[in-house]
Amino acid sequence: MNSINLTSLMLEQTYISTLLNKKVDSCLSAHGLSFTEFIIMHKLHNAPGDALSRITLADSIGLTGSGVTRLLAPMTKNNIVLKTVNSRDARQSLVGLTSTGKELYLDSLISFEHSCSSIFSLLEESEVEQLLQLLNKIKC
Amino acid sequence: MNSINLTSLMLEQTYISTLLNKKVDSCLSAHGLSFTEFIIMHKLHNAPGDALSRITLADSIGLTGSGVTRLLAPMTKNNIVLKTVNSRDARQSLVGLTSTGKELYLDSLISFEHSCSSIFSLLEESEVEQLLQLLNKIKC
DNA sequence: GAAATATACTTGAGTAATCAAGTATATTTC
DNA sequence: GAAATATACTTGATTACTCAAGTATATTTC
Repeated sequence: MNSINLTSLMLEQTYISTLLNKKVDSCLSAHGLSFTEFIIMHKLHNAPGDALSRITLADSIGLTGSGVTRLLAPMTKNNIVLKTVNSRDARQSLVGLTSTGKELYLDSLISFEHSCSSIFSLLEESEVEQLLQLLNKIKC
Repeated sequence: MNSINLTSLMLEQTYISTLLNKKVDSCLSAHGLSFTEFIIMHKLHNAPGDALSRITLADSIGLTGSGVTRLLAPMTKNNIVLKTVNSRDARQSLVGLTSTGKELYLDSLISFEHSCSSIFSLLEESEVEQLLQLLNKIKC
């Protein structure tokens, strides 16, 4: 397989990702949120049982446990997220959205979706599907 | 257009990118390089005239000028990169690879290409092309 | 040609993450 | 059931950036 193409693909992917991150970050800052905070809220909102352990959360967003701890600290203080103890395992603390958090998430989701629409506006519906499928073939 | 798909696409893209960055970073750390340093070397190696200004470099890799200044400081100290003054504009300082830098780049490129091969090993050549084209349709 | 503006870069302060080491609880093993 | 190991989380130190403000040089405008 052609190495030059693979190198280009990797560099292009990285470059695009850097720019997208900045774009989305600036869109969400209107709600006082970072992109990572938004992703956390998204995962919690869509979690079965409306709560996740820190480790599960960390893995599902590609962060370390310590990163999650630090992210959740201010979110807890701002009453966006709620920590509850797992009665079966005192080591685990489960995290869920508060009602304030849920509201904030739904608000910011609207901005986020607008931003996505603009970012992907040149892609047909079928191309979006295609892109998703190709991305899923990447071995991370 | 289906908002849920676009949201998924954005989140998936971000997630993959996070993991890829870590993977490539750990591959390059064997050469004492960060991914960003590697990208800088790559851009300098492929630059017409073998040199770029800091701003051009910054733009081409999606970083701020200040980020580039900080990255280049240790690379200059380690004799990987060389700063030369632009005789037409004393504000600009051009940067280029030293011969040590060139050697280091070519060495690390081999590891990088191996890593890319493994990461994209499930993709056919035609799919690599397709993915590149789709990525280029994203509005950053 | 002096004053205003623009460009290229650097620097101090802050942020978002990492890793390694630490604490607390659970589980396994003998 | 005590000792060893594993798991979930936190914390101090570090890294790789960002932004805003500063410096030095160039260009424009009158």
